[in-house]
Amino acid sequence: MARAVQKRTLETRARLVAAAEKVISEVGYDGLRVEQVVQRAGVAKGTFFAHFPDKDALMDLLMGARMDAILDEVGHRPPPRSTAELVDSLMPLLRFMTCERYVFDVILRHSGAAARSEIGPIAMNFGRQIDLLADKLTNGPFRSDIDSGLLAEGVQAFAVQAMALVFCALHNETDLRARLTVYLDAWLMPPR
Amino acid sequence: MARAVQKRTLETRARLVAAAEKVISEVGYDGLRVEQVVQRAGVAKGTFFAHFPDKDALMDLLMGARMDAILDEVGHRPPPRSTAELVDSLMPLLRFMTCERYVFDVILRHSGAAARSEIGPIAMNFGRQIDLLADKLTNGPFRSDIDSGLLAEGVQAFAVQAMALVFCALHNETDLRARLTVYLDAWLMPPR
DNA sequence: ATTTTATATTGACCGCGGTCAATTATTGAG
DNA sequence: CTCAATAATTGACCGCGGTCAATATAAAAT
Repeated sequence: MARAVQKRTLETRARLVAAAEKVISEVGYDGLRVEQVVQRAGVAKGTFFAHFPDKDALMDLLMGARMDAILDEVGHRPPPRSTAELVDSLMPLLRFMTCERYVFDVILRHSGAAARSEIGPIAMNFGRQIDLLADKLTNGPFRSDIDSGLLAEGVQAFAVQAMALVFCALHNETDLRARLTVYLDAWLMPPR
Repeated sequence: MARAVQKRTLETRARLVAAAEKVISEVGYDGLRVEQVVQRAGVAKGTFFAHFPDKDALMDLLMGARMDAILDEVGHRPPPRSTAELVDSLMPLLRFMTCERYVFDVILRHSGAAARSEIGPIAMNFGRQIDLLADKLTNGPFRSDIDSGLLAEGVQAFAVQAMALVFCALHNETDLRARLTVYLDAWLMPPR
């Protein structure tokens, strides 16, 4: 029979996560080195990989947590009454997802809307986004010929498309907002 | 004044590309190792990086070439008269883009590349896709309230969304086709 | 032909993610 | 408490992408 998790294990893991967050606050996600994390946490390199299958898994955890926090806050707002309001409510999330090129890459890779069989924190968050969006989009001023789940998936697809353009040198956040608005107007409010 | 490119340079580059294609045909894109490519090409490792900024650049080149070839063939067909036909004509491209998870990752990473000056083959191909799609979608049986360029961008966004789901363990190609059809019906033919 | 300059190639070396056999700590059973 | 079983930790080591000062080769200048 399986033994209980040792207290030590939880402490080590917590120290690793704390150290990682500290490192990220100093050098960004892209600048994080596992070597430096374990040094700060006061453990050996192997210990890191006993707690996380790979570096990506740590990133998944940390980014997923950030995204969940943002979603929690956004979730409380009243349903949007226009695509502009919808885009506004999405912006905090999109801003984080595009804060670094590396962040966007990792998120895409783990979105499950992008490419993983096992469901991690980021994939879970993408699922939450769909649920939340679907909820907010029902009974709004938007098209009602298709179900709100499909509507939500479309919003996500267009959001990804719009974010990808942020990393084309010439675009900035204003473009992101404007472009997404154009997409969502066409997607959510076709002429009836 | 700039000197002409040496014949030797072109030969070396050609040998590297040929070797890479051979390796890929044996072990797939994901299995390619630079070490093995240079060994086959009969050059030193450093030579590879004198010809390509990094491994990704080689992948960009090879995958972009494949995608261009596929697009060339698909481009000749008559314009689709339904979303089903449109999806059919997209399938060869989507099939290649999802042939390996690694391939899809690389393509996503390069699809909206960095600076205009350093736009690569894959990014170019994504541009071609938009142009070709926009062309085929004009004067078709699809919605005409928005311009065909926007229409095409939406198709691309939904195609990416649909492809991403291929890598969630439970989905297969049938799902890709079916899912994309649902998306594009909603996008291209909203009830008027 | 010889020197000078630009370009191509080389391979030892580095950084960093990830592995694993050996070691140490924890726990439950007698 | 002792001891065997299990779990956690360690750090030397590996694979592989990428760098760079040294070297070799080609092309232009004399």
